[in-house]
Amino acid sequence: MAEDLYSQIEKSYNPQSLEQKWYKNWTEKKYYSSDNKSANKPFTIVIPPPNITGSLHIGHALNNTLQDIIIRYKRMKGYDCLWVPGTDHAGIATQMIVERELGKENLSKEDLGRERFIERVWKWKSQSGSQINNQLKRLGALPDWGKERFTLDEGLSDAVKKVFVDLYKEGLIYKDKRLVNWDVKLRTAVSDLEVDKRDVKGKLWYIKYRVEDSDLFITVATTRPETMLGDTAVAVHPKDKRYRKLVGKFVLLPLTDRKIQIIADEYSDPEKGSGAVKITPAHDFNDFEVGRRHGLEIIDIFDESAFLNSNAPKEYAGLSRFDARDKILNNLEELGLLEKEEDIIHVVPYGDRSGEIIEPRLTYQWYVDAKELARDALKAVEKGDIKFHPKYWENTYFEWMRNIEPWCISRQIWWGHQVPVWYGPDEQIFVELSEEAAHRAAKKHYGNDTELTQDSDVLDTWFSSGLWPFSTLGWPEKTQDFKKYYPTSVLITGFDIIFFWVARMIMMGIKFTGEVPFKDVYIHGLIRDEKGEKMSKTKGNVIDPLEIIDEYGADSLRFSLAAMASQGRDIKLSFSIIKGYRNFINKIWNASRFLMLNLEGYNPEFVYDKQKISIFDKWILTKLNNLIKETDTDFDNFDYDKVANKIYQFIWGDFCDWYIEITKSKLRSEDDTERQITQDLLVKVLTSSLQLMHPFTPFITEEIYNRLQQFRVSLKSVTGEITKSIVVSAYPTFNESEVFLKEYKYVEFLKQIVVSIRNIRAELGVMPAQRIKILIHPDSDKTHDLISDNKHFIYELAGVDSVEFTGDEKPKNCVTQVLSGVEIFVPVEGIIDLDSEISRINREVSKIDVDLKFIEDKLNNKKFIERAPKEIVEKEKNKFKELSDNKSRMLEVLKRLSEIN
RNA sequence: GAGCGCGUAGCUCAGGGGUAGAGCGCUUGCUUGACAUGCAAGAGGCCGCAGGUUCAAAUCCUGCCGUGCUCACCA
Repeated sequence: MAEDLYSQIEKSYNPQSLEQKWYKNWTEKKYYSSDNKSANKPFTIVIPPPNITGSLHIGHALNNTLQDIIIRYKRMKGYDCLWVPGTDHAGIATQMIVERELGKENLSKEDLGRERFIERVWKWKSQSGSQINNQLKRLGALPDWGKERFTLDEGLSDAVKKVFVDLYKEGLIYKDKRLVNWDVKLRTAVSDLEVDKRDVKGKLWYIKYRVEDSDLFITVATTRPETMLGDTAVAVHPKDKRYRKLVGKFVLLPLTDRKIQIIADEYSDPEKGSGAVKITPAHDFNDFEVGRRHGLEIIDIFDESAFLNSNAPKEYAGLSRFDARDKILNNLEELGLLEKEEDIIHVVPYGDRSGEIIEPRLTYQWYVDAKELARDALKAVEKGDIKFHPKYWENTYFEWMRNIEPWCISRQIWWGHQVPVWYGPDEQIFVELSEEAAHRAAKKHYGNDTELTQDSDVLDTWFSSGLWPFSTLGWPEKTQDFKKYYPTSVLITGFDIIFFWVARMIMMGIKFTGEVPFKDVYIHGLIRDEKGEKMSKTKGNVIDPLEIIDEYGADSLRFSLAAMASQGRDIKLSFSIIKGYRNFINKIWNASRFLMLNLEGYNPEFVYDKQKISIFDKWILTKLNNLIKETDTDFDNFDYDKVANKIYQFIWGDFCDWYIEITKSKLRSEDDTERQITQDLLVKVLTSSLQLMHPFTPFITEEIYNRLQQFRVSLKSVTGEITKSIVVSAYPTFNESEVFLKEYKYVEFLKQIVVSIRNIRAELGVMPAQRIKILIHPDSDKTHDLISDNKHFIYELAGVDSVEFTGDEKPKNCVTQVLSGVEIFVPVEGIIDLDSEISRINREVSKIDVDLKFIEDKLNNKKFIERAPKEIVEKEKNKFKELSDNKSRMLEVLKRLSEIN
C-alpha cells in the first residue's frame, strides 16, 4: 500500500489543479452562507466595494485576503458570519468607459439620449461588471454570495433616496451657487477629495494695470493671466503703505474696456508677488471670498469646457484657456504692460479621473452640510465606540473631520443615482422619494396638477457607498438581516479612503441608524514594490495578483500578504518573499505526505492513556496549545502577521524539524501501541495545524484534509459532527490538560544536547552518515536518568550510536562541550587538534567573561539590589551562578587538555 | 507650512524597560526512505545621532538627522 501511495502523493504541491475545484465545491455547498435565524452570535463584515470597472490589483488582494482570513476564522469559531460582497457603480469611471466604447462607433452619449445611454451602461455592466468578483474567487475569498449587492440596485437606490430626502428636509442637504471644482473634460463638478494637487513648474507674470486718471501703474502678479478678463478688482493689504493712496481708485483693465476698483483686503499678502493681487471672483476660491466681502461683480469668462465665452472680449471668445493665455501675454507684451515673468513651482489642481486641470466654476450644486454630521461622527471615535487599528489613524480622521467642508454631492453625469428633486415651472423645488410623491406635493403647492422636471444631476458615488454598511442589509426596511448583523463587526480597508469612505459611513451610519456602522476599523498598509515605490502601471512595477496565483498558487500569495501585514507599515512585496512562502506551503504538503505514507493501520477509535504518552508527545502538545492560545489573542488584536508567523514557526521549526523526526523510529516500531499512539498524535497535531492555517491557506488545507479522510481521519464541526470540509470544522481550542511544562523543559534540554553534538560534528567535519560515540557527564542523577531514558532521541537526531556516562573521572582525548547541566565529550580518532580545541574553548570562556562582568556589575550595584524586582535579582543571581559554573568546568577542560602533553 | 509614520543582521521585516530574533541572502557540509520548493552547522548587529527619565533604555521622553505619507497653498 505504501508503495502505491508513494507515487500517488506528489512530491511537491501543485495548486493549479486544485484551487478552482475546491472553490466550486465551497460555493455549491454554500459554506459561505450566513443564517439570520440561527442563534449563533453574528460576525459581520461588509466588503469595501470595488468598482465595477476594476480588476483585481494587489491592494484588493491584500484587503480581501485579510477579510477572508477573519471571516473563515470566525466561522470556524462558531459565529454566524456574514461577509457582504458587492461592487459600486463608479459613476464617472464607468460612464467614461462606456463613452469610450460609443466613441468607437462614432457615437456620443447625447446621440443616444439619457435613457438609452443608461441602458447601454447596464448592458456593459452585465457583460464586464463581474470580472472583479470572479477574480476574488481565484483568491479564495468566500463572502456570502447570496447577499451580493450593487450600489445602484433597487434596495440601495431606495436607501439613497430616503437619505437624500430626509437630509434635505432637515436642511442638511441644500442647493447652493458657489465655486466648485469643475472638471472641464468630464464637464461635471467633483468634490475636494477628487482633486489631485500637484507641484508643477509654472510662471508668475507681473502685469501692469494703469491707474485711472494718472500715469501710475499698479503691478499685479499672476500665474493665470487669462483670468484677468474676469477681474473685477485689485486688492492690496490695508496696511501696505506702498498702495495706501491708491485704495478706492480705479484701474483700467487692459485688453478690455472695463474699469475696476482697487480695494483693501487682508487677503492680499504684501510679501507675495507685487503685493497687489488681481481679484477674479468667478475663477478663484480666495477671490470669490474677497468678492463676497466687497460685493464685487462676478464675471464668468469660461464655458463648461473652459473655453472663453462671450463675456470675454470678442478677440478671445472661443479660445481655450491655454490659447487665450498665450494671446493675452502677447498682447500685453505689445502694449508694454508685461513687466516681467518668473519661473516658479506652484500647486495646480488636477481631476483625479480626467487628469485635466480643474477649473473653479460658479454653478448651482447640491451640498451636504458635513460639519453638522461630523459632530456625532467625531464623538463616536473620541468616545471609543469606534476604534481604529493602528490607533494613530484616529488623528488623521479627527484632523479631517474637525476641518470638514461642505460636501458637493451632485455630478453632471448620467450614470448614477439621479437626485430625487423635481422643479415646477417657477423653479419651485420638490424633494420627494418618488416622482408620484413629487407630483402630490406639487399639487398641494400649486392647487392643480403641474408639469415637473427632474433635476438631471446624479449623486457622487461615495454618497451611496457611505450607506453601504446598512443599505446592504436592507435598511430602511427593518429586515431580519439588518436587525441581526448591524452594526457590523469590523471594517477592513486602506488608509487612502478614510476620508472618502470610512468617515462618510460613520457620519451616515450614526445619523440614520443611530448606531455606529462598525466597532473596529482595521487599516492596512499599501503594497509597494521591492524598492518601496508605489506600484503603478506607468512605472511598470505592478505585481499582478492573478499572475502570482497562476504561478505560485493563491495560498502562497495569501500567506505572504498576511505574514507581511504588520500593523502600521506598508508592504514591500517581492517575488522572493512569495517564493519563500510558497516553499512553506510545500513544506506542509510534505509533512502531510509523510503522515499519509505512515498511516497504515491508523485507528481513530484507538484508546490510550493520554498521560502515558512520551515527553516528546507532551512537548509538541504543549507547543501546539500555546500556539492556539496566542492565535486567539493575536486575532483579537488584528495581528494577522503574528498569527501567520507563529504558525510558520510551529509547523516548520517545531513540528517538522523535531517532532516528525522523533516519530520516524516509533512509526517503524514493532510495538503496535506505540505506533498507534504516534499515529494518533501526528494526526492530531497535523490536523490542528491545518485548521490553524486554514483561514490563511484555504486551498491546500482543504485538499490535505480531504486526502486524509481516505485514512479515516476526520474533523468535527463546532456542533460536534464529523465534517467533510475543513471550511466548516471547529477551530482548535486551547486545552489546559495538554500543557506539560516539565516535559517541555526536558525536551528543550535534550534538544540542546543534540544541537551541541551536531555542532561538534560539523566542526570536526564528521560526515552526516557517520555515527559517532559520545560520553556525557551529567550534573545530577535526575539529568542522568533523563538522558538515559531518551538515548534513542540522541541516537536518531544527532547521528550517535552510543552514549556512555562518565563519572568524575573525565575522558581526555575528546572535544568537549559544556552546557548547563551536562558536559558532552566526543572522542576523537587519533590525536585531537589541541591548539584549535584550546583556542575554541578560550573563545567561549571569554564570551562568558563578558556576560559575567555585565551581571557582576549589576549585582554589585546596591541600587539594583534594592530597587529592581525580586524576581529579576533572583534571575540575575542564578544566571551568574550558572555561568560561573560553566566557566569553571571549561577551565577544567583546558587544564585536562594541557595535561595531554 | 502643519500633522503622522518609519529608521534593528547584506536585504525584507518581527520584537519592545532586564545585555537582540525570523525569512531571504552568504559560508561550510550533506541524493540522511516527507520535502534540494530540502537537511544540518555557522558567520553577521555600539537596535540612525545626541541628551534626559530609571537600579536598568534598542525599548519611554525631548531634540536633531535621514526617509516616506497625508493635509494646506494656482499672486
